[in-house]
Amino acid sequence: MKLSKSFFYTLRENAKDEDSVSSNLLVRAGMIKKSSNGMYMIMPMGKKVLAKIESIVREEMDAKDAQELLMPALIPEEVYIKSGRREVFGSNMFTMNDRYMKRYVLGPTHEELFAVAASMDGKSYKDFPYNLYQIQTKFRDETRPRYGLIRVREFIMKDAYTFDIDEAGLDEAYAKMYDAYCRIFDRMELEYKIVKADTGAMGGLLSEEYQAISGIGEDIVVGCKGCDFSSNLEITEVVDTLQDSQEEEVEMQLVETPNAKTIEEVAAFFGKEPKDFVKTLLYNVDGKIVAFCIPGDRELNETKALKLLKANEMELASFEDVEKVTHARVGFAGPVGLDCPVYMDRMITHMKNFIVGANKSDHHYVNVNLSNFTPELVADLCQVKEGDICPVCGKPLTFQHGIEVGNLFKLGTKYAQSMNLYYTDANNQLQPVWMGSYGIGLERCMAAIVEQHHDDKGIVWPKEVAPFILSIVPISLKDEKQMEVANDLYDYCTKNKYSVLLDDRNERPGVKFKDMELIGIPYRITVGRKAQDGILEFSNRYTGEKEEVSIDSIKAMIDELYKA
RNA sequence: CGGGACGUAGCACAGCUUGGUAGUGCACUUGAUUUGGGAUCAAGGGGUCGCAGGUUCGAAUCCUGUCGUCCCGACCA
Repeated sequence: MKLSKSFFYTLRENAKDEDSVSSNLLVRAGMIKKSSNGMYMIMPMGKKVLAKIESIVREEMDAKDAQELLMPALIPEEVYIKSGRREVFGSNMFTMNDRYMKRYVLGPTHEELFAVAASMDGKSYKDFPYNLYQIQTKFRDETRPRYGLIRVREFIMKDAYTFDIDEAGLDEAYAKMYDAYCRIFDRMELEYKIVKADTGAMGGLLSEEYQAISGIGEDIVVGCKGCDFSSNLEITEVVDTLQDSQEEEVEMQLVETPNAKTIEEVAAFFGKEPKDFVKTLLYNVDGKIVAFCIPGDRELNETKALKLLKANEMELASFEDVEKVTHARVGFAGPVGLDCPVYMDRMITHMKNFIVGANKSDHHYVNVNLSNFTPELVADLCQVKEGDICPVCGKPLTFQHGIEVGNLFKLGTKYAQSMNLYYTDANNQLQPVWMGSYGIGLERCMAAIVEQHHDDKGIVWPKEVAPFILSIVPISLKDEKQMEVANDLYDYCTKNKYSVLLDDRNERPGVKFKDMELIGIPYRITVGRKAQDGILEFSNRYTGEKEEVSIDSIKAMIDELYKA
């Protein structure tokens, strides 16, 4: 591509409304442009990168015998009602009416439609297995789009779905996708971890996520110092290491605690530590008010709570609801005499004589014991903390932030049953199909790569995703020799179908160098004043090294660049 | 959805307190001098100051409403 004939621009300053390294660099490099909150235009230079990412994905999917197809993004709402996911997605789904007031949604993910596509009469067990995928736009009405391409409301996803006759088949299909994903993210040169995760809105038997390690990642990847355990924070089990308290149980007492509402304030009042308390958190779970009791030095894990209650949504209860069940001002909730179900963390079973809110303004109970109240259920409800012990080997856990760039789901027969996807087995009996689903967010990969591959000069694209592998920069357009050499090299590359950028703009050298560095082209050949003596300069964006190379040997060198 | 801030040229901003008809830097156009690390000089072009209403002789400026954007929180596949 010749820059003088291209739509190309770069910006010298960061954008005011971008909040991450990757979005600022991508905007400044002229690769993306914000069109609205959580929506981006992918500009030509960015489209080049996206196309490279897409082709990596296609190659690895095709290598596993997956077949590409294309689904509509506009889907009748009834499809999601049928699977039961209309409610699950709730307001995260964009919806609209057509002119006849029929309801539609913009697809947030396509399990249902793929199941519909795959279901037809006359499917025999002999027709399985198969794997279908698409690269297509998804829509999710996120509450808070953030970090440029990392959390957006419209994005391109590669979503694949496997269809098998039994669990063993699904396991095999899943393993193939696992392998394909490793190859895909390796080729993008992402540093990532594979973690066990919540199956969330997908449902199903198992979920694993590919988390690109990055400080701005919105997920916490839990790892272990001693073994290869890895898990998303949201599902990581808290290993219960508390010893049974040896204290004598003392009778419960009501104590006035004026102006002490937070755990810290109450702890200071009693001269105790947060761990001597039991916190009672009131939540609105699918419209019902319930209480969760956890040790005072812990946080509630909402994913675990939702799973325990088999619920879709939960939020902290409103002030009015709190007052209704506690008959007190906010800040004095406790499990004793509370007008709603109480779910208790199992670590509390080891505690004795703890302190709780008294459900009376400005009062707490001290010396509370399990005999003083009756929880509905006792379970693991807490968030793990860094340094907690590993459920597998007992060594301390470590935390890293991760960007979820891909995920795998073993769905089982859930969608087959709701969407009527059956096959005929060898005994002429109808059986549900076992499905798996597998997603990769392509723009999110692009952003994650930039988060991991940049320096103070700009983006440093890994070779396989760079918009161009090589740039050719003639210093002076007026110098005939320089232009002749530059054009000759450019023609050589295009003839060989090498991805190459010729910066033939009439700009000063510094401008061209800065731009090539900002947009992250891995290699550069500078054609300068020594060209007439047969000498060019070759620079490497990865190492920052520059070397002088003779014109005679440059083509062999270029061939070498494109070989791997 | 709650709290906060901000909308002025393609980008980043000043001007607003104390109303008088819009400015700076980058980018852009033309010319000249430059040409190995974001050049210099000169001359230019581009804005119904987010939108609507109100106050006023007069509104970018004050008031009300509205839309949008960002931050923190909530939420999140």
